[in-house]
Amino acid sequence: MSMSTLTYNSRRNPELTRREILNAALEEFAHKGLLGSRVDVIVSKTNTSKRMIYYYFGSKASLYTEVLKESYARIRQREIDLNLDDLEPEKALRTFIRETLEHFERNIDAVRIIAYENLQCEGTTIASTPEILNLDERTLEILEGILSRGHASGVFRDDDDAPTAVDVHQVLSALALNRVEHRGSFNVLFGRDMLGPEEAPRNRTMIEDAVLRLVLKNPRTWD
Amino acid sequence: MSMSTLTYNSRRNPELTRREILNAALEEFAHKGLLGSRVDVIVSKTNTSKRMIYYYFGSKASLYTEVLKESYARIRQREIDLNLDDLEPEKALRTFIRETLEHFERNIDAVRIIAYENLQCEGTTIASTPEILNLDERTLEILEGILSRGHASGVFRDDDDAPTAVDVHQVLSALALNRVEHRGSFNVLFGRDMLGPEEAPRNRTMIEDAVLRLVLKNPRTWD
Amino acid sequence: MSMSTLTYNSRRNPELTRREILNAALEEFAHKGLLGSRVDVIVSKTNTSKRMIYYYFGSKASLYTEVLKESYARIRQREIDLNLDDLEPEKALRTFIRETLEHFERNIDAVRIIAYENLQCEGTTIASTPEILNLDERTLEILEGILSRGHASGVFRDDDDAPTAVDVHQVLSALALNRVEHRGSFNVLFGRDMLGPEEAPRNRTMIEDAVLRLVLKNPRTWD
Amino acid sequence: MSMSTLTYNSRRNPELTRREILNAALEEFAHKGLLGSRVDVIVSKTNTSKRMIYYYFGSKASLYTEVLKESYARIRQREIDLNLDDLEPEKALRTFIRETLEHFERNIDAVRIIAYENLQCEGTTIASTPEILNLDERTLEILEGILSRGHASGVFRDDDDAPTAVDVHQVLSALALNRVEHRGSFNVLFGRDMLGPEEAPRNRTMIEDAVLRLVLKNPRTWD
DNA sequence: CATGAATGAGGATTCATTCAT
DNA sequence: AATGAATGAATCCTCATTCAT
Repeated sequence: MSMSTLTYNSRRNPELTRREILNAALEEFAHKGLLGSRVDVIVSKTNTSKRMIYYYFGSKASLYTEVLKESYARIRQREIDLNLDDLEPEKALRTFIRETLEHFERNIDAVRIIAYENLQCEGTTIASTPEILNLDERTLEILEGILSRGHASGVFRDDDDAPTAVDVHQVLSALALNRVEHRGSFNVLFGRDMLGPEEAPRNRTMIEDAVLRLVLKNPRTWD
Repeated sequence: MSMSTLTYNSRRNPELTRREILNAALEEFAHKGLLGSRVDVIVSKTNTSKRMIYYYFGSKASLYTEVLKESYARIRQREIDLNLDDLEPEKALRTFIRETLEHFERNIDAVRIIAYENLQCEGTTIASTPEILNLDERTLEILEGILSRGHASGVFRDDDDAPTAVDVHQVLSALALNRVEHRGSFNVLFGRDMLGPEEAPRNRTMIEDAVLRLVLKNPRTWD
Repeated sequence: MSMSTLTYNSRRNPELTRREILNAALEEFAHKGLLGSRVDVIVSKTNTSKRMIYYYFGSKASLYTEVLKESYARIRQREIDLNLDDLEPEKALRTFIRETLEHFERNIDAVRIIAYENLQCEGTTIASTPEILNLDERTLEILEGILSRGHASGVFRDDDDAPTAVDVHQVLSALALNRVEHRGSFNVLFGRDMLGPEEAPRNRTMIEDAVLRLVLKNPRTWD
Repeated sequence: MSMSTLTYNSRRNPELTRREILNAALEEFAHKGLLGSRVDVIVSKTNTSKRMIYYYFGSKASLYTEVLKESYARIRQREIDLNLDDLEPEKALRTFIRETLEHFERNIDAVRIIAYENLQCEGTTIASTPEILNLDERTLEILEGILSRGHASGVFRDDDDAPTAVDVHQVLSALALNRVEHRGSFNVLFGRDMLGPEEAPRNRTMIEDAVLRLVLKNPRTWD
């Protein structure tokens, strides 16, 4: 039959089938977590059959690991093209922060997966997945580069309590992740949708400010 | 027989039975979330029977709501006795921050429940539980009090971009929650256990610093 | 405490408590049958506690038997006051039929209980409840009386196939019970509510007619 | 191994598996009703597992609906091949009645299911199942055909109170259903097993007689 | 006479996964 | 490369009933 209406995926395109499953799985895992997700629900968001998940990924857990791997990679593989070295340190850090915030906003499901991984698996999947373990190194390198240039030029703090690259990463991550993770309750309790179009711009600036003032030797206050 | 070996809870102390279930449920929900938690696991942490959960709480979901209610109350009902009014604004804010961080460290399970509630239920349980809705008001009042005193004495920023009480709350919450929520992956990836005894003190100071510098008009840098 | 607000039935009136439970049980058993009924539902229709059901009746099954007993008695104890002997046979039979139909309409729950008893218990509860076993004798006596007077006066059939009292009872019972038992589907499928105020009068007449014509030697057709 | 001892249904014949479940379910639902039936009992009458019921039918309620659908269809799809048009009206009606009675005797479980549906669900399942709703039309058409031919030939009543097709259907249904529904108590109380081999023939004739005499203009009494 | 607390057996349903083709 | 059929072990929840006071 050449023009039959196909129920399932008889297109015999393995890469496409894999992709379709991964996308559906990302959505489901991002919203329910590993334990709360249902293989049947993932399948139903797909043009394939349940059997295909086991055919391509072996188990729900392996599919989860694959999704986590992709999500982590997506979250981290971004600053590469920023060319921050061309900018003066403060401007570079501002760009980095802003790019991070916007990147997280664009990849909410990836952020949620990572949050779930921490809560539900306490990071064990990350720990046992080599592909993930070195993804953050690049991020730290970038931050370290900016910070050392800032120290050299005298604009960034160099006192004993001055924040390290890991400190800045912790603070920025916390602020960027939190907007996604606690969006719901913050909206319900304070009427502030941190990612909504009206509030996001000011919110980004506020966070940019917070991180910068932590790092800057003499934070200016325009008034 | 007066000293028989009792299976289950024959103590006929409803309040104690309820309490025991709630504690076990907090632990389970905090680690697995509503969807990932198993009623049987909760029971096994208890000296009661599964039937008692339904006798006292009606359903897994209602038990969850009850636990969430208690957790939220515990998280918020803390600053009341701080008597911050007696301190100068900067000192008051420092105390508030430090107390928040330590309070969250002491109530990790409550923090996790709230994180789960956001991820898995997107805050809907909070939204539909009136007892929770006004718990944050007190927190905001305290912050507003400190900020306005700081404005009056001229130590806190009053420029156009100066952070509001909600801003400070967002930043502090993000930093305090994140240490609990992403403890696992941060430890795995950067070798920093943000809550561990060696690193926690410096970590608290760094966060205290970050929030203060956001608010202070002229953050000093001791060097 | 002399004027406390009482939740449960502290009125200490055993007969009233029993009555209340029996009424609630009749309603529940009549709609769900023995197997489908829930003790909790019965209690909730009551001002007593679940414990009282066991206090007064011992078990769900015993309560059911009690309700069945009362229902059967109510269904059968009606024609006693009809004084049909004063009427000519045809009139007497018409009166008896009409009274039966209306009595069943007034005691729908009792009819339903008996229908359930047949379907679910296949009459075994009836068989093992001596109080019920002789309730129908009086009914048959009445019918036999009417029939023999009709034979004597020559208006009722006396051919070989002429219906016996049990035959008439079977036909009348079938028609009277059916209106209650299959009211729902008949209404859905034919738009006829056999017990509704618009259709019931004509329906009763039709049934009266059917039974009479079975018995009468020369059924008149008015035209 | 080709002749292994198989637990459960490894025959991989979905239609057969479905059929087996439906038959077992008919038996259980017919005797206990929807509420009183147990999925485990249905399974135990089967060579499949409980899981298969949910695989094929989704829920106990859906299985019930399916069984009800089949039962209703079986009860109604019978008179089609009677070829009653070739018979004179009285003979046609007698044939129809007799066939109905015998058909119900052959399908006791289907009759019981319908009785239960009325008592327990008050016809709501029927009302919400389109496949059932028009099944009775054919029956009414047949009855209407017989009646109008009887009117034309002058043998059937045409007075103002003459029974309509729906009336005849109500009376016949009541009498045919009642023999199944109240078989138990009638046997216990009057020693008459309406469906038993000794009494059924005379009982059928009596009912045939009752319906005919309702319709006939001049019911003969042979004596 | 009355009752809140407690219980184990059973009830429907869902889950991730494997089988046979 | 792909699939419909089948499965056992959970999983949440309900039921009639008894205990201890």
